[in-house]
Amino acid sequence: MSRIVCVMGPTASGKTGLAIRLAERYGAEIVSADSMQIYRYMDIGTAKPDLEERRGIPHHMLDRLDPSEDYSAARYAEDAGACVDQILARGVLPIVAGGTGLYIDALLGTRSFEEEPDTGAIRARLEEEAEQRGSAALHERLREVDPERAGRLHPNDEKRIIRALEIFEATGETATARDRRAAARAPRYCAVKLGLDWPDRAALYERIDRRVDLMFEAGLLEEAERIWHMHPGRTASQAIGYKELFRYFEGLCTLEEARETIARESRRYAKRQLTWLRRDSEISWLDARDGEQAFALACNFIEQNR
RNA sequence: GCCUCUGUAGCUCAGUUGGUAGAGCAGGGGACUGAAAAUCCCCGUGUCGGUGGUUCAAUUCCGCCCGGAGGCA
Repeated sequence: MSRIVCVMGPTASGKTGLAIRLAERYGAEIVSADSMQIYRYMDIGTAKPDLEERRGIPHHMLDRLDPSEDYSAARYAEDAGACVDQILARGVLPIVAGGTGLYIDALLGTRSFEEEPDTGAIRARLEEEAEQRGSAALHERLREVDPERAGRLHPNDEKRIIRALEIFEATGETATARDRRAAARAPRYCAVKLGLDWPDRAALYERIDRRVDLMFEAGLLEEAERIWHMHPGRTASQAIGYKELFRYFEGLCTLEEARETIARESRRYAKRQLTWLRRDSEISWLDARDGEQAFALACNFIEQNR
């Protein structure tokens, strides 16, 4: 099975820099695994590396969509998989780097993203039903068709309840059965997973806060205003750093409030990312505070697994 | 110097007609299979400023002291 490298970690942990250094060292190319850097024009707020930072390393899966277009983990698995296969076919090492854990799992084939009929209409209907009768009512219905999945979902977890019902209505198969079948399949690639850890949480948060300040200095406000006029879709309009400023543009909060919310939401996002990554026992952790040591250790892990 | 108000969880504050206290925010933990920078769940012991006194019992009442805010001189 083809070997690839993944660089993961919370936001502002230094993934981008490490991935670029590794790419230079191994003549690799980078495949971004970031649900927001995939959007054109959203540069400052997504901390997308500019051409200078990329140092001539080819980057894939950046700037592929307009903000008005929606996207999904399933589409990512397909598109990024095509990139990875094409890089491998040229005999080059792909380095997948990014903070969207679900996208990486989807790409690696550790979760099921097989073909399925379009569920848009079913979802819209279920969403309206949830609006009118509440998610608990849908939860009850899920309990009848897929009690195992219902037992694992909280009655308030509307999105997942709707998704589970949607799968059943569209395919006749329960989400539980579907996942079980997927879990039995072999992964698509053999990945060396590197995780950047920041043992001192307060220090990571200070880094995040500082980065938010730098984003504003670099023109985040103006960038967000341009995006706002592009009528961002469901996916792009939930990006931290933009959605808060959209509220400001609509007169729902002050600029200072928006700025504080951006910093806070970024901190919470980093925490959630760590929660996601911690349960993946295949990750080799590197202490991000010492960049040189992290780089050296990363090289060791990669060479051991060649 | 005098008068008034104030000092309770990291922050802002509520409260106990005396039986050692609780909200919001911040923060922490968890979940996560086609929206994932999304979404959902769980978590609040802190010398109730200090010290004496009254009391079976004081964070709560009283005295003094130390912070802070305002007013009068």
